[in-house]
Amino acid sequence: MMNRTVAMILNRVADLLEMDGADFRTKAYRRAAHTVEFLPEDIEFVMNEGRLEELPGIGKNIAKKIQEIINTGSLAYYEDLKAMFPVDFEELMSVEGIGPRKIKLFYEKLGVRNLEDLEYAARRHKIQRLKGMGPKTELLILKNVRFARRDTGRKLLGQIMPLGKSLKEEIEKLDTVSKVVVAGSIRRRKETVGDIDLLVVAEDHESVMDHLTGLKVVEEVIAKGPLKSSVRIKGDVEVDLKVFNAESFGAAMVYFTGSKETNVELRRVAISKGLKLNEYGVYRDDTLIAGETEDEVFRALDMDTPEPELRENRGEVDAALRGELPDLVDYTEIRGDLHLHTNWSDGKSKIHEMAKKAVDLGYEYMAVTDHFKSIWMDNGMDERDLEKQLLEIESINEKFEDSMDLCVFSGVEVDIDSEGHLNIESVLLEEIDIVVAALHSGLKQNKYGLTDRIVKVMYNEDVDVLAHPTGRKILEKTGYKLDLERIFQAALDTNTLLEVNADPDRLDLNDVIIREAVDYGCKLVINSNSHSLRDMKNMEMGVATARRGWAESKDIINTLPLKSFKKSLDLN
DNA sequence: GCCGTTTTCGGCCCGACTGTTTTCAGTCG
Repeated sequence: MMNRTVAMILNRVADLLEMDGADFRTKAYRRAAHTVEFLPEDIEFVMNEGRLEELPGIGKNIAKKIQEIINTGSLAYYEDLKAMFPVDFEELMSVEGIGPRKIKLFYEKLGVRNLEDLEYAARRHKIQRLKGMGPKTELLILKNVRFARRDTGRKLLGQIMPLGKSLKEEIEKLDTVSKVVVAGSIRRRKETVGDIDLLVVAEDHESVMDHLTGLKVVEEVIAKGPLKSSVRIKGDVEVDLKVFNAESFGAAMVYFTGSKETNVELRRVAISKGLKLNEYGVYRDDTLIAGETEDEVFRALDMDTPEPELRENRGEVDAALRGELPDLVDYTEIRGDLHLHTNWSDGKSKIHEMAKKAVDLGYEYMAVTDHFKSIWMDNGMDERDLEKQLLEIESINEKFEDSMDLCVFSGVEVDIDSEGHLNIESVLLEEIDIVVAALHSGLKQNKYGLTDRIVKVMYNEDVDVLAHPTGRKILEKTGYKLDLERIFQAALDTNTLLEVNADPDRLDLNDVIIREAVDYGCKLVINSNSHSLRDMKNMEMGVATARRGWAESKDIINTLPLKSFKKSLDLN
């Protein structure tokens, strides 16, 4: 699929146009890039069917440019712009406080092309001599160039969410504060998070700001005003806090939950209805008509309230206007976990400990799926271990049959070998309830080879689950290239479940692919892939990801009660 | 450059904070 390349080039064009201050053309290219990036179908296919101009934000001009990119792999217009401003735009933009206009100024007046040039210019005090710049800007640049080098970019949701929670509790301690909410990408449960957004209702604004900037974890105060403050806390995480009155809080939640793209869309909707939307409320002729709750705000716009996880401007605004939002799978609907590692392989806990935790989490069933031995897994089980483990599971089921209300299924996680076979004797699998297959080695094959292996193993009738299907590690590796459509089709043909792995490092499948899979009609299973008791609560991250992929409970097999679950997998 | 249930032309999301100004531009979210 060329989608990513096309979106990337359109975005770069927007970057370069932005330096020229071409405001509206920039926005047009950004919008088109966003459309292509999250298009659920192949852009080349859309082009061949002559439907490019039907896509939102794509008109005659950009359609032509997309054709050129697909046909030639590049875009002359982009190359011309690059020649005009030969700067490392992305690198320079990563310096906080530096935007397109300053990049242009520094390039034209000082020949700055990258971070190194910028730092040199600042050190030699060349910046402060430019019109509109001063010594403070120069100091800011020197400081923030260092931060840009330290790569203080986005961090894992699983890492930041607890921080947000503890800050919320810290602010709540103040008497003057009546409400605190963590908004932003954390509330949308985006897999990576750039900062923490706190929204506060309080009578005395000043004391809230003083409290925040005085917290022990705060390393630097970036900005401090009566309504809004920003600080950097330990671990290079930026925290923004804004104070609102109660009658505006719902509008503030909408606004600061975002995403930015969704906000733009919502304001368009407001304008089309003769209204104005900002973070303080919905206005008709400067009169506040809604703002206290989110529902009230969306109602004033004559639309349903999209769940925060949907707010990425991927069609949810339209769906909400038509009253056709999906009925997302709920966090409380998960009844089992089918991917758990115990101390029989590389896990830390015993089976009965994990079983107890499963009961605590309200599950009706779980599957023990330790690794089977393989080249890369030293402490995987062998045949004899597997037999012994089966006996242990049996005795746990007997022992807890009445008291625990939990069914422990036997299982195993097996490697897919280089030929697309399972790395285990098939006779062993006959006694096992849940077989989880996964790629762990031989990953250097091309897209077709890897897809062949996976599809072949899906046709093995012992296999129930394809685990972490794309093998990605967030912020580390992108995962292997696969022909997803073939995998979806194989999943349909063979009733193989595609896993949504809830490990915060993986979240694999991701939200975008989940949506494609669900549209295709595939069934999913959300698994924690736990290696310890603590990991088991990661299930929440998997559910969040499924929700971001528009999945409903009917798409998720482990929302089924035990009886129907067993039936759907042909288990006794 | 795109778009239309007021429009095929004239709009295009909006406000807070900072630094450099003396009324505003740039950046951020």
